[in-house]
Amino acid sequence: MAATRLSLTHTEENYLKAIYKTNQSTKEAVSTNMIAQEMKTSPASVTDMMKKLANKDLIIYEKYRGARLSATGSKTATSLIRKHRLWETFLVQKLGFSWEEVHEIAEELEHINSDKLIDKLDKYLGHPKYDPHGDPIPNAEGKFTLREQIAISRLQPGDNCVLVGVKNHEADFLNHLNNYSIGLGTELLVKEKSSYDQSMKIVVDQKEEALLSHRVCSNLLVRKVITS
Amino acid sequence: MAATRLSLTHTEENYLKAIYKTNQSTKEAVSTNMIAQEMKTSPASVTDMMKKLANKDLIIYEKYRGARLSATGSKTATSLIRKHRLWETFLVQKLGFSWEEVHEIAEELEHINSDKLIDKLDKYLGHPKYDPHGDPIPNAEGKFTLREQIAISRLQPGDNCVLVGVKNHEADFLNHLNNYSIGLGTELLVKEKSSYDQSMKIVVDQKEEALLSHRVCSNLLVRKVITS
DNA sequence: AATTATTTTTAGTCTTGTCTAAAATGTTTA
DNA sequence: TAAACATTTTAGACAAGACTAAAAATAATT
Repeated sequence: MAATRLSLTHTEENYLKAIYKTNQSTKEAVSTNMIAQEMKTSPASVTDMMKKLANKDLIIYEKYRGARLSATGSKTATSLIRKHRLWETFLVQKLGFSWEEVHEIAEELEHINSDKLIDKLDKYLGHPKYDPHGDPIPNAEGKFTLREQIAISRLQPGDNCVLVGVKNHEADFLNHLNNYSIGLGTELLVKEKSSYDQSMKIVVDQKEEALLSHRVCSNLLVRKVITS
Repeated sequence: MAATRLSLTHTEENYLKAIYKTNQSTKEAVSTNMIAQEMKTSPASVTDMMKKLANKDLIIYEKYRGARLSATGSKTATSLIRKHRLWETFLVQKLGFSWEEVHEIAEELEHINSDKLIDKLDKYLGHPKYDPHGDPIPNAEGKFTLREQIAISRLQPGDNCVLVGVKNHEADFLNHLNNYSIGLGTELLVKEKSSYDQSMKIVVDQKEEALLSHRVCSNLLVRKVITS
């Protein structure tokens, strides 16, 4: 039987995304409080919505036990991620936006409802594998390959690496990186690491030095480079 | 004092568009019933919304007298038209959609809220003057030039013309034109006009003949060509 | 195991946008 | 100009999505 495409409200879609984002590593049930935090709303509102999503078979939900995405819910969430990342890529590559400006706009664009549109956009962009923040873009079937990556905060002095992604997509954070001329592909050499507050002294592209807090470093995803 | 950008719901925006579309020729107040018809909703719902829009100073509304757009309302409506037509142009010119597919998608895209986005899109498309249906695209200030045009239904046998626009944007209608190989720029020669039902026999691009009903002809906007 | 503390749910209310049925106003026509 | 007809508004209700305050369930501590 063909899956009749049920149309969801923006809010419902955003809840599915929130669950997806919160449990993508663990795959365990996500607590009401976690979702409330992610959605910047009250736990009571979350409970209300969980009932609705469970009724539509988008999540598996048990009272007091939290929620997991069903197969359909998971598919929907992945499709949203795909749309979000393709639109971000479009905004940067075709319209000339910079990486700190696109997240908010893509939050709106990802709810546009047309499979044909997104497939044509994908083709137009040349089937990109990563978005402007280094996140992998799921293909039409929802599959994407994870890259070998690690937060720079876990490296040691002497380690050399290249920035391949950022965990935080907020404009504030990305502008902070812009100030240090740090972007995707930038070479980063760990020079010192404070044992007191975990902050790091880092050489950027073999030129300037930057002193970055632990908070910042834990959001910088890098690929280690073995300098022989 | 700078106008604080108030954010409207999709529904509110659609009502403004409906009023704009209905009275753009006459500029007189639009009746509750007209709006209800345009919005495919009940007159009672329209009355409710008219009160809200009047409270926000987007329309001038008098009980039993109908509604007109205020300066702000008019600006908002024009901006929506601009967005709609730019997105349609993008979908056709860049993504390869055909003209009967784009209206519905643009109905969603027009509500994306970013002036910067739309200005960049406009630039990316080369500041187009007309959309894929031949409708003029307002510039950032909301100005656009009206073209000299007339419905082909008002021409007489022997008259020659070029299709420059269509009044109806529905997929059904446009597909009907596709069947006759009629598109923007197509040359149309009026051969016969029935005095009984106003249907017309028309030569398309100096090749095939088409018999078009009055209903169809009144939606074909043309520029007359004087064949000397 | 009993008592706190935390988390989650329920209950009740609000706003937005919609509806139907009934009342009020406006317009036509005889 | 009064009756008949058409249009518009009011009244009352509902569903979606949110909130606050209070109750219930789970988890943590002693």
